[in-house]
Amino acid sequence: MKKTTKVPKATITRLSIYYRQLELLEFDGYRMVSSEKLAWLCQVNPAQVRKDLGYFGEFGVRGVGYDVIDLQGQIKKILAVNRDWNLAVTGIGNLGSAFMERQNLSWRGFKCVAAFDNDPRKIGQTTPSGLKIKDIKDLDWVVDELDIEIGVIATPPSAAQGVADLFVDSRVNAILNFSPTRIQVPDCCMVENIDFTVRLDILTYKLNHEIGI
Amino acid sequence: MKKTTKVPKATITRLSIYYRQLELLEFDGYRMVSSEKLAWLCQVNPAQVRKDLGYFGEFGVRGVGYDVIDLQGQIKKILAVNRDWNLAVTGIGNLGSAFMERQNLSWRGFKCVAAFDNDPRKIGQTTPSGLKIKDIKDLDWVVDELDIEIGVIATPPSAAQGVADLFVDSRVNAILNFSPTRIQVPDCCMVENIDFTVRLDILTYKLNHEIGI
DNA sequence: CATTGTGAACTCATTCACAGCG
DNA sequence: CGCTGTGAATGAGTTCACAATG
Repeated sequence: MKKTTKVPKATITRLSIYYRQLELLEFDGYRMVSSEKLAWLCQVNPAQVRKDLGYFGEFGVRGVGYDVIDLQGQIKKILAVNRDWNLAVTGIGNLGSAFMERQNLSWRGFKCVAAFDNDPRKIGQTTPSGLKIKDIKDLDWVVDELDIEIGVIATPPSAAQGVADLFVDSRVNAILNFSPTRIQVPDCCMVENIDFTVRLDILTYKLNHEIGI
Repeated sequence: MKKTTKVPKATITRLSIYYRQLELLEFDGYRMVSSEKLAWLCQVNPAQVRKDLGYFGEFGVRGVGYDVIDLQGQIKKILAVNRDWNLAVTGIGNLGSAFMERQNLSWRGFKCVAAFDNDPRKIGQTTPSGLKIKDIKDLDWVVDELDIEIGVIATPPSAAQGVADLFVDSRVNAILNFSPTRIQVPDCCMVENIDFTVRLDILTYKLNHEIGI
């Protein structure tokens, strides 16, 4: 592997997208793929694909292309998804439940191993996937016991910051935040926000300007 | 309003985030806010806030800052969210249902006015919000009848492209796509993808590189 | 006189163009 | 010969620094 120059954030996002397309290509029976084809599928420039991969090594064969299976493996290693990750979901409302039931996540290695809420009526109940909903107050020791490394916030906005603080105190250094509230965390903790309204706002802006930015 | 130079995509995203913080500031009783404070709340650089707003006009008062209420109004106009938008949701599984029940969306003006599925067992049923689930085959005329301008894809990945095609044929030019499959649409149609696994992959990458990119 | 608005400087990201190589 | 890998060129986006001003 080569010297790690600074990798653009967007490269990581694209690697994840490449990976998904490689899965589909494999499913369709392809053994090799060129940067041009992969780029077309992912709606980017072929040079972009090669440059993105180039940050991490030389995975292709000149004159031929990339091995579909091998490249999957390489990207899994880069993204560190060549193993399972344990997640805790907080806020077992519609969204939290929907998140836990996603087929996708589990076989990609993202295991929802704990569910939390603060509503006494929910605590103790069992989710469709067989998880007993726990009191948010127990987050600390459950995280420790079950080796949870990623926290998911699917609570109402008003509870989001509090839950984030709990995660931080429990040494969970990665948070997927579905609440529309930006949460404040120390530098050691990474946050990815998924805010539906932001994405809808982008669509309305574009619609109104009749332009695909 | 000033000459429209090219507006960065990221500016639009941030405007949406500024807007959200302005709502919170208003709720907390603030009347004015400086670019410095707003920037801190949104975790960006103060110059960034001023530059972003500068693309669209002069909304502040030198020496004082921005009027919290007025700036909300200005951003709503820019994002074209100073009116309601009708949405159609396809795929009434866990995620589709969760999406429709979000408080947030409705009072921000995003109205889910139609729900579609292809499962005969679901068609005809009523959602908690009182919508009768329609057959996906009726999408075309329902879109027309109800003035739907934004389509939401919450179907399984295998159905995503087909539904996207239906939306495009029905002249829906904006799609919010929750499926992990990249959909192909003509240029006239805007797509925003919300892919949970991509965001989780970013988190695992960062965790593994022990660095907040 | 504190804070905005903005050209200029800078940093980061993408694309080009071609050398390198199976 | 075809496609990858990559330095160099271009382009986009962010931050600086300060003039403008209510």
